[in-house]
Amino acid sequence: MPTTNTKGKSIDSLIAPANAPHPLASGELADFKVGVDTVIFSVDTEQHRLLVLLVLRHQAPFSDYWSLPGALVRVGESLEDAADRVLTEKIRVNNLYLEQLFTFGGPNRDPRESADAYNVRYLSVSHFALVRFEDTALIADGVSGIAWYPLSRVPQLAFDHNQILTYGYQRLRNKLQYSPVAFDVLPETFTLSDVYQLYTTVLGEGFSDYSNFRTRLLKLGILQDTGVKTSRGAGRPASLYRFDAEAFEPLKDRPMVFL
Amino acid sequence: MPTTNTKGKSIDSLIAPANAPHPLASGELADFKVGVDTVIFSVDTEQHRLLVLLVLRHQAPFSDYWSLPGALVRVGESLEDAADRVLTEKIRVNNLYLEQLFTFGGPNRDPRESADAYNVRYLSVSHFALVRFEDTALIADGVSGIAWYPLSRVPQLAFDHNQILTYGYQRLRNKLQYSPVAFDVLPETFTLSDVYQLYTTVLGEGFSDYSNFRTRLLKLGILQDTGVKTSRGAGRPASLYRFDAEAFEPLKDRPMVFL
DNA sequence: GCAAAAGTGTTCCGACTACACCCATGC
DNA sequence: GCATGGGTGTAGTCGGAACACTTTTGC
Repeated sequence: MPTTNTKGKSIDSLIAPANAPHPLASGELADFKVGVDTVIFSVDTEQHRLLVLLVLRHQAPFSDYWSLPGALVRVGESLEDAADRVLTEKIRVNNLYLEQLFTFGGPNRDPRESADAYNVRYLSVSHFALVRFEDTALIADGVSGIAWYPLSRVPQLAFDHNQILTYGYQRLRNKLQYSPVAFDVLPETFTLSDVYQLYTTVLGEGFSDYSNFRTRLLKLGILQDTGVKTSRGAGRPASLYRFDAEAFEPLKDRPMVFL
Repeated sequence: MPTTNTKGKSIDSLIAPANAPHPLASGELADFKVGVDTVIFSVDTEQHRLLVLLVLRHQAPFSDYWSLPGALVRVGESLEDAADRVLTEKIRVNNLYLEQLFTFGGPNRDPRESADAYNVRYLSVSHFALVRFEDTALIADGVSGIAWYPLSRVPQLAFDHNQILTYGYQRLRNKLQYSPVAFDVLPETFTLSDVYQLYTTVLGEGFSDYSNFRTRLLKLGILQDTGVKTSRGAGRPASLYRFDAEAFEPLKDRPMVFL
């Protein structure tokens, strides 16, 4: 979906694309409203589930459908501001990772386009976010439904939001493997198996052996052992570690693999 | 630039962001025109140079500055159609790879926003493309300047186009290492050193030994030896290979490294 | 003691590096 | 012949996979 390979496409097909321009108004510029839809993930390591935040729509179109949290960009507001606003309107959260995903902008992706006379188009700059589950309070305004859905039980969503969600999930998996986003969403100090739990719930069991994961993670040298031990029920107490941002700095932009 | 890490950002700073909304009209939706700006790369393996396509602007703003080829999205036109249009308006090309890059949409990134009274914002959905150099004819309409610039000699560009270009270059390097885009831009049959030349001009000398590159590339099993030999001047004739799309199919989405 | 969880070590094997070397052509 | 570029082979080394084993706790 994000890529287009037009190898061998002839010039003719490029000049007269399959979905031809609107006959009446070809050449005229389209007017847009710009929406920011955000795929907000969190990981419930207790229950070993990956969750997505969904909101229930109350207006047409797609009334009574669940959808990704979103908002339309206001005057003077940057895309990033709008994405932040979506987050803070729905949840209270201190620790998060946020990134732009993809921009969906085909005509007729939003039924409102044909409904009103002004021929305004709706474009969605989708984002994806990872937030700390334990540290997140949903803002229940009583009226609008809002809920964490396990990824496996997400229903049919409004607009093209299922597509966006699928893409966001892919991106989450990639990010987790190639960059230390996990530590943006873990507590200040954490055990190595906390990290492992997070990875397995997102990437699935068997992406790596625990002890090998351990070894590789420590070899990166981006974790500091605080020396403090924590005991959670039975079993040997675990060391608490801290993410060392300075040690990570030189590794930035460099390809790294946790898997 | 594409990512935002807001770890530790307090709720307050999220509610009242640094660049506060427009005082007069907070809460009102912004109206957008949507542009598609494309970073078009090609590789001149003869001269061992990576080239970017630039066009000279003739209207304000940024008159007489070079800029990335772009266009504003028309009524009924999808983002992808618009990107195709940008390509076909500037060059004639049969073989290319095209992908969406990033959407830049902060207020005041385009001087026109303040110039007109309607408070229309300009948003840029940037794309990047890789095209076959030998197979590409620039469309010189006599009036507008259009030229291939070696990446190292790109001047100060209009708008935030230098930023977009930088990001596009990064993406090109990544794509080359993790996916077979190179074959979208190579002739139907090619020698292994054709591939190597392409890689070294983009990634730089010394990203890999030639013979190791060879071995790894062949081990992937996605190239068919046609058996045909080609002789280019002195030296032993080289085998011509063909990209095997079917053999690649199962490797799709799987992480692969050419480097 | 035993189960549970954390942490260490070891063996095997494939992959990548850095070369040296052979092959086929033009001149 | 010899220069030029194409193509093959190999020895050393690094790192990951799999799994056995040890340590420290709760009960």
